[in-house]
Amino acid sequence: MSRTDAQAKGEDTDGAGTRRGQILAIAAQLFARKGYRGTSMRDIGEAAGVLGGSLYHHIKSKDALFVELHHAALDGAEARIAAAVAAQDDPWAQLEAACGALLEVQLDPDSLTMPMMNDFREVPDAVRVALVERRDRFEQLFRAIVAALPLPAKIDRSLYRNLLLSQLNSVADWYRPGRLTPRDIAAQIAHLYRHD
Amino acid sequence: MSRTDAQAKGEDTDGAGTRRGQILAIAAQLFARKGYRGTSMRDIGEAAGVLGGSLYHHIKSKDALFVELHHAALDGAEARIAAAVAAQDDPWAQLEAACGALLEVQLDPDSLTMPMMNDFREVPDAVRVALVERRDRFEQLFRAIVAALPLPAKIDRSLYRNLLLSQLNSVADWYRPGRLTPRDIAAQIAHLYRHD
DNA sequence: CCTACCGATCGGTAGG
DNA sequence: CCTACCGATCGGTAGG
Repeated sequence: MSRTDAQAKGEDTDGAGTRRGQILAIAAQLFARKGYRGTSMRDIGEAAGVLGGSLYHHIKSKDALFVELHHAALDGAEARIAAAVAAQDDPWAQLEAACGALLEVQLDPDSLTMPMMNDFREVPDAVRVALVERRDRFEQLFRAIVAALPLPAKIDRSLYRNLLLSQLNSVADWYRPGRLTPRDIAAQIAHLYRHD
Repeated sequence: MSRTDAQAKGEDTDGAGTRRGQILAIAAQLFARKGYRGTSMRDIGEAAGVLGGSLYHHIKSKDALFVELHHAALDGAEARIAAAVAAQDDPWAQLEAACGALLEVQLDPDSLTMPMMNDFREVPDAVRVALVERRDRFEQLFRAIVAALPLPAKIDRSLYRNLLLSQLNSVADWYRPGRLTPRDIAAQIAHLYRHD
C-alpha cells in the first residue's frame, strides 16, 4: 500500500511511531541546525543509524524531503497562530498573540516543526519555488491581522507587514535561550509595532 | 614584492585597477548573490575569465577570500554610517541616519561592499569565528547610538538593539528595488523604533 | 594563467 | 537495510 493510500484512509503515516516519522524528525533537526546544503543524506542516515543510501526507501529525494518538512512546519505554525489569534478580540492583542505563537514555534530548540524559513538562497530553484509559494500562503495570516489594525492612515501597511514578518523571522538568528522568553520578545515587538 | 610590502608602502594593492581588485569585486558579487557554499572557485574563475585553479595566484584560499571581503565590507559600511551619524545632533536623527546609511549599503544591487552578513551558518567554523568577531565590533557603532537615545526606563536596551539590528539586516531578504527607497524604509524603521 | 590532476564528498541507484 | 558503485562537483596543488 502506498503512502497516499494510507493517507486517504487517515492512518498514521509518519508520526513518531513509524520509522519514516523518526527519519523525518531527525532530518528536520539537522536541516534546522545546519541548513539545506550543510546537511547531507549521509548525515541524516548516520543520525538515524543507517547508511545514506538506505533512506531512499522512505523518501524520494533530498529535495522532496526538505519540501515536505517545510510544508509540515508551516502547517503546524499556522494552526498554532490561528488558535492564539482566535482567543483574542482586540486587534493589538491579536497582533501580540500572533507574534508570541510564531516565536514560540521558531525559538524552541527542540522544535521539529520549524526548519529554516530563511535558507531560500541555498536551495535548488525548483525547491525554492515550492517554499516561496507555501510561505506566501502562510503570510496571508499576517495580512489579515495587519489589515485589522487601526493604524494611522499615513502608514504603508505593505511595508509595515514586511518589516514585521522579517523582524519576527530574524529573531532566530540571535536568540539564545535563557534571559528572555519568546513571549518577552513578542511583547517588545508588539510594543514597537503599536502605532496609533 | 608581497602584498604586505605593498600595503606597508601605502600602494594601491587591490583597487579596481589591479587584477586582484577585479577578482575581489567579482567574488564579492557572486558571494552576495549565491552565498558562500553556493559560489565555487570555478564560478568565480569563470566570471573573471580564468580557470578556478588560476585564482590561487591571487588568494590563499576560499576561506581567506571570503573573510577578506567580509572585513572590507564592514569597514566601508562602518565609515559611511559614522559619517552619516556625525552629521546629526539629535539622537533620534542619528538613529535614522544610521539606518539609512546601513540600508543604502546593504540594498544597493551593485554594492560590492556588503556580501552576506547573514550566512554565518553555511560557513566553516574557523571562518565563522572571524566573521562574528568583526561583526561584534561593527555592532558597537549601534550600541553607542542606542545608548544615546532617551528611551523610557522600562525598555531593555539590549533587546532593543538586537531587534533593531536584525530588523535592518533582514530587509535585504525581501527588498526589491522599485517602489521604496532604502531611505523610505529607514524612515519607517526609525519611526517604529521611536519610543519616548 | 593553463594543463592535468589529487582526494574528498555529494545525491542517487542496482541488486540483493 | 547493506554492498558497491555511478557521475558530478568541490577546494586545492604541481609543474610549466
